[in-house]
Amino acid sequence: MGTTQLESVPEPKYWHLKTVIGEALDSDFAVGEILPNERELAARFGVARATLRQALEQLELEGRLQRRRGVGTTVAPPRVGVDVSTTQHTWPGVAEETWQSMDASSAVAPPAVARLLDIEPDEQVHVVRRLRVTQEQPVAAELLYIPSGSVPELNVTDTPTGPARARVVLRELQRLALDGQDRAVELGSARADDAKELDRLPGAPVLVVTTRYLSEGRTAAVSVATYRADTCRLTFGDSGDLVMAS
Amino acid sequence: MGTTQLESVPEPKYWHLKTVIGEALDSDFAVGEILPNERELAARFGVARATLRQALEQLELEGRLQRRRGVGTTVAPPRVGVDVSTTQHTWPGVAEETWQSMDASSAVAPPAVARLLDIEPDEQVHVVRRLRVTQEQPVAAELLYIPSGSVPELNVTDTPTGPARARVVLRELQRLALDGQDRAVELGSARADDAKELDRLPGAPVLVVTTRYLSEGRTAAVSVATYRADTCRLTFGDSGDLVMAS
DNA sequence: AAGTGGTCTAGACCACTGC
DNA sequence: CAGTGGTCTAGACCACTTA
Repeated sequence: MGTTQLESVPEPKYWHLKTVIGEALDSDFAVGEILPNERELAARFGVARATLRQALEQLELEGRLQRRRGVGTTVAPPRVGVDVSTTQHTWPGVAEETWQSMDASSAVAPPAVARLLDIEPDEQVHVVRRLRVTQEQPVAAELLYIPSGSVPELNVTDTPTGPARARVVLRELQRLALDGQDRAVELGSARADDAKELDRLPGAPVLVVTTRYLSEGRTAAVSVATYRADTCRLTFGDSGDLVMAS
Repeated sequence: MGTTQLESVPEPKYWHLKTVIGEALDSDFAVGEILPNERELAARFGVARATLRQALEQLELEGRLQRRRGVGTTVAPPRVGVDVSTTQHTWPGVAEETWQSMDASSAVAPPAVARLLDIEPDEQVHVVRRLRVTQEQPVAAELLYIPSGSVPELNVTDTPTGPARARVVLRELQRLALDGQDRAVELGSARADDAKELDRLPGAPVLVVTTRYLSEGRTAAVSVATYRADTCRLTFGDSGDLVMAS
């Protein structure tokens, strides 16, 4: 006949497609394998390419696929569990190999960050840029905002640039007593610069982790870390081996 | 002239649009205000509706807009901070008004959940369905999986249905000693049933929080809670007043 | 240079909401 | 019923990677 059973419930085509392809991924494909290109897949399923792309987009959002321009669409490995637990009560940069210091500079903090730090919107702060690398892959880009009030003795005029300067700022911060920290997670889209470092296109979905470092009753520093939402699962506590699938 | 300065860097139109509209939201619109409809906006900016929609999609993803079919596009209020901290070491359902029990049933757990519970893939478990309501709005739908081994004395044959039955199961669970819990957050898309309860369309982006409840060295229960990613900011610790914007 | 995914268009129809 | 956002099409061109 030709038409199947989906007249009664007009489930969107892309939703149905997503299910079909998802099942095919489980049974017929291995991690890292390359799928047929979009034009061929669309033809094979008898839909427009835009519709096929809507299905692929969802699968990529769920971490099942990975698409790279000029290369192709591949089956993604399971998401990596990234520990962001707050139990380790230390300042950033203390004996950590997970984060890689990039550089440090001075700039005015974004309004939302200035509010968290309880400083004037136009006040200059130190900004340390770091990159989190797990299993050779960049998973997060961080901006750490430190008001000069938190590191009064820091003199940046005679310090070098690049990673060395970042380490100087972090070392100065570590002289403070850390009373506690706060964390919040929300969905965002990657800014152009973050996207570049994470090897994604601008606007890619990211998990934004905002951390407030508290010292002597004040917010001594604020970190805004953007994690690749497609490849990361953020874990809290000792659940590093937690594995989920939708 | 006529053409502007964007020849060198061919920034996508929808990206530029998103910025322009985002700025307009800050300056010219109040929370809850209705935007012009998509066809008019597209005409006003001189782009196809699909392109305009790509920009709106991103803004919705970032929690700046809310779109409802048949109604229109409105300016969204700031995201609500939802506490998901693990510090409150209690079983679910203990003196909580934030969660609303819906019902309970028996079913086989999804493979990933069965793995977490360390049970056979085809083993029946109790499934409690709950809804988290904040400020009169549903923000999360939860499925709580409890293997019969965790509640050996529970006899469900003589219990009622609906919310009453859910409470019976929860009460039985609370008799166990809770040793600790684990949490993980990742991006997902809403299943059809969750979407319905969260007043969203299927496939809407959600933050999936997976919690493992530990008792006597075993995983006594697993909760999979899907939070609306557009309206929620998950907070850990005492950071309920944390406010961020991109 | 060939092949991939990313962007964009101009149109059509559908599903839902509210009057 | 009119008006909204949601889905879908068929096509074009662009940006990027690889060989």
